[in-house]
Amino acid sequence: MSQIPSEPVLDRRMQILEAAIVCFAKHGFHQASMHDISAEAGVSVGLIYRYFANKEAVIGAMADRHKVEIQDVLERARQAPSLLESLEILFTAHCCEKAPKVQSAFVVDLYAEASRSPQIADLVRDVLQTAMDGVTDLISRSPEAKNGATHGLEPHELSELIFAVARGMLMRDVLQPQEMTAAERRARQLEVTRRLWSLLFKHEYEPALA
Amino acid sequence: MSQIPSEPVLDRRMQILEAAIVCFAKHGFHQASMHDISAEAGVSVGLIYRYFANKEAVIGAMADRHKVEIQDVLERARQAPSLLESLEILFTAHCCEKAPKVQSAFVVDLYAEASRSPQIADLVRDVLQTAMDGVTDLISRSPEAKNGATHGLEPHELSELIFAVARGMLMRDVLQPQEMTAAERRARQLEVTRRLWSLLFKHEYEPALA
DNA sequence: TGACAATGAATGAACGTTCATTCATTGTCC
DNA sequence: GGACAATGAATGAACGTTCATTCATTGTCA
Repeated sequence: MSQIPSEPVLDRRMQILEAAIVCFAKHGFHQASMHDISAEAGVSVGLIYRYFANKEAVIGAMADRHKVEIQDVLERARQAPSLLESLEILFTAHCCEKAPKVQSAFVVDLYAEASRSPQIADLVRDVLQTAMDGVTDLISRSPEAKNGATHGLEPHELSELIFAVARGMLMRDVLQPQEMTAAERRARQLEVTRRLWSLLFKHEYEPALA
Repeated sequence: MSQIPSEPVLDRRMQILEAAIVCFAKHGFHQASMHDISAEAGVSVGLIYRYFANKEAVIGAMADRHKVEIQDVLERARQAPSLLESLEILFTAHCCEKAPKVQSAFVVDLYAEASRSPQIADLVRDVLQTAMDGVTDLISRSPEAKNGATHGLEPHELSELIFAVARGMLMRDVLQPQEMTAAERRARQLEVTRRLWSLLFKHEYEPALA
């Protein structure tokens, strides 16, 4: 009675997916058992099979969710007032969650899975392409690019570099000790973001201080 | 008589490890069974346990091997005649193998594993730090850095960016379709490497062509 | 009462690991 | 050299366990 679920079915699915990402990040896709997920979600094992055909379908649903989240981040980045702030949103999206490192571990796992499953690879490639197109567009429209301060590199080439750095930092993130808070991770990410940004766009306006 | 194995024991270990990396890259650490590895190596399951205490020890040995390989790559990079060539070696080390993508898939899996196992995380962190120190040193000694063409960034900051891009490109590599050859992967890597290099070091000597 | 949500014990396949056994190679003695 | 003993690398069936999946049963509303 305290909860008034407008879409009970969707709520249950969400509840299970929420538990799944925790278990997947903690143990990995294939070491996380369906019992782990059911325990984390506070439901029975059998119930998971009412909402998902099998374990693979849970992984697939998680990948879809990832797609939606990335598109959401991209939309927020698009609405930022400056290119630097857009990049900051893109680079720190994964470290403002309640559970630090969960997001990073999940994405690294997703890429690991993509290396074996063409289906997952297709999905991740698709997500990546959409996001990169978005950033390419963002760069094209930015004053920095219009002023020609881009070393003769095309927007899509800059975008490729930006995403390489973002992925690389995400990978770096999973090496950080558990004790590190989301705020500390975020600070570290921002440092690198700004360094990259000044390298890509800023040097002609503001020469080195030293 | 045709074969004169100086160290038969080491050969057996190598043979098993060689099979293990193939299986691990193909199925992942935890989906690759000991039976898979024994079949790939052409030996019995039991024999693996003569050379390794358990499956975790096989994974550990693979991680150690990775450490040696990285140090080897770093040594080759150190001996390159220019900084650009050093970077090219670092960025393409993983795509000159017989089996394309095997190396990349393994490393992504290693990071995924590191996100859960503090032991593996320690080892990867250690490897990474050693390699980054090497590149930092390489940059410090390079004429590019001495000429102050580094945007006011410290060598270690440049090194951090370089390794972020390298990891990011490695992650990108596992998304490539199986059909892509090692040579094609290599070409793609080199493209990005040169783009990054010109961004980091070259702009003051050679302005954009356009 | 009927329809559907939810449970969790049961199932069987697959896994890591063990170990009794085999057998080519090596060492030893006459 | 030839007969025999000793070795230990290599085998693979078997064991206990874990896991994804199923389904008979129970709970819950309208």
